[in-house]
Amino acid sequence: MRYAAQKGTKDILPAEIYKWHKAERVFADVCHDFGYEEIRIPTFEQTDLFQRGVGDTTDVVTKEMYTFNDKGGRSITLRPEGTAGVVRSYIENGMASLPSPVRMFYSITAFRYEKMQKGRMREFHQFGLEAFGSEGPAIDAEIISVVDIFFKKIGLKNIKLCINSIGCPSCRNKYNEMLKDYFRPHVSTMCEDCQARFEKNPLRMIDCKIDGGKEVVQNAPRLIDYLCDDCKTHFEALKNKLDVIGIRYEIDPNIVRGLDYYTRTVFEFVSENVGTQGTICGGGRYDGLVENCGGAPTPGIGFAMGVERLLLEAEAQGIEFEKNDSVKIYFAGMSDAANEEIAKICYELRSNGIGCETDLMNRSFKAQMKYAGKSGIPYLAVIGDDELNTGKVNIKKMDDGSQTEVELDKIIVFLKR
RNA sequence: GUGGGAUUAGUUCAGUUGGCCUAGAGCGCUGGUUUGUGGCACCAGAUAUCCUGGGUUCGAAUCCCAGAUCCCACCCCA
Repeated sequence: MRYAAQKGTKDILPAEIYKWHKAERVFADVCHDFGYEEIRIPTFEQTDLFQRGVGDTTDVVTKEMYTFNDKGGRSITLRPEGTAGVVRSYIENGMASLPSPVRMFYSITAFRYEKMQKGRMREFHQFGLEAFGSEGPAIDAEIISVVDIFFKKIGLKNIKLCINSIGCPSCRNKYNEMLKDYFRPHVSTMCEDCQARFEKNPLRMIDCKIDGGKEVVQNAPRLIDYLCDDCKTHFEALKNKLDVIGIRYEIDPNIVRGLDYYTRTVFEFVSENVGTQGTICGGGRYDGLVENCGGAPTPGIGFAMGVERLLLEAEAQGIEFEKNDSVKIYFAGMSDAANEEIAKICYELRSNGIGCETDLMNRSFKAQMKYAGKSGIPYLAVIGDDELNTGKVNIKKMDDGSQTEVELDKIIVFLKR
């Protein structure tokens, strides 16, 4: 036990990979059904992209990034999330000239240097998507329904959708001033963090877990009540669209999201089961981000889903992911001559896309049978002198024990049906 | 950054007031139960720097000190 996986990293073992495959497949399918295409972006970018994109006052950027200098002296950062990289790619590849909206999804690993907890890793996986060029609110409702349908297809139930609007820069600035005026007389009685937030980002004070229960905080003016007319209309329209489709939601005025780029719509899909890390999926609109990263003013919206949290939740809900066993048949050999025949048959089967296995360790017949039984391979065929002489073999279906006589050169046909 | 818990075989764990520990068990693994039909059962077997380094002691998995690693919670987030 000399080496161990690094803190916050984890092996995804063969025994559980099928869940990941299933989730990835379903997510891609749902995205495709909405017209999203996959994009694959690099694992690292220049540090500046994240500072500018994610926001250099956020926790993520100030203390959680994996940043290092490469041999050319450039500051490089392992992506802490996916949006910034996709935005960079959108601009760099001139995607603004594609028909709007430009819709892309991804499945990535992301890196944040954090203390570990249940459902929180230093290297973790996200499914996400981004849509550019549409101010919505139809597209806001669309991406929310992507998540909704995805959960449905996976079989997840009781995931609460919380939505909020944090307005555009202009109404948020006005609101921040108002909030400061409101909190000013009370700051001294609040927690240290809130005293810092008061100057930097008063909006976050509302979200505070320490002071959150206090009357002062609960009675604080809520941004959602002070949206400008455009933002209000936008939010009302989103709610209406969700109502029409029949997606249930809760308005949570306290959602502010941790990344600076959000504007207007923000949302979270929350569970009670995933430790305290209840947020399985979070997202929102970022109308200023493309411009902020050097592109033309372009509205955008997206979300990211934590795959580890998704799977934890699925497990908590007792959801079974189907395995597709790729190996269909096991050949037990009784002699050297039989093993040669088996080698030929296996080569033929595999060439035709039919998975098969046979003994590789010179095991006794009994041991081969034991292996066949325990491995869960659905079919079994024993080949010895009899089979070589008659050219026929009994293929046994392992789960019910039934046997079918098949000619050696018809095994493919038999297994293909 | 702040707190709490843990660390003994591949894995889950047991290990009495420090001596019977030459460290055990379940599961898993390998083989066998007359080389022609599996999962079960039975038998046999392999596998452990008892996290590391110091210390106390006639004697340490067990007590003391330091460190490492992991987990959980706060904060924040996916």
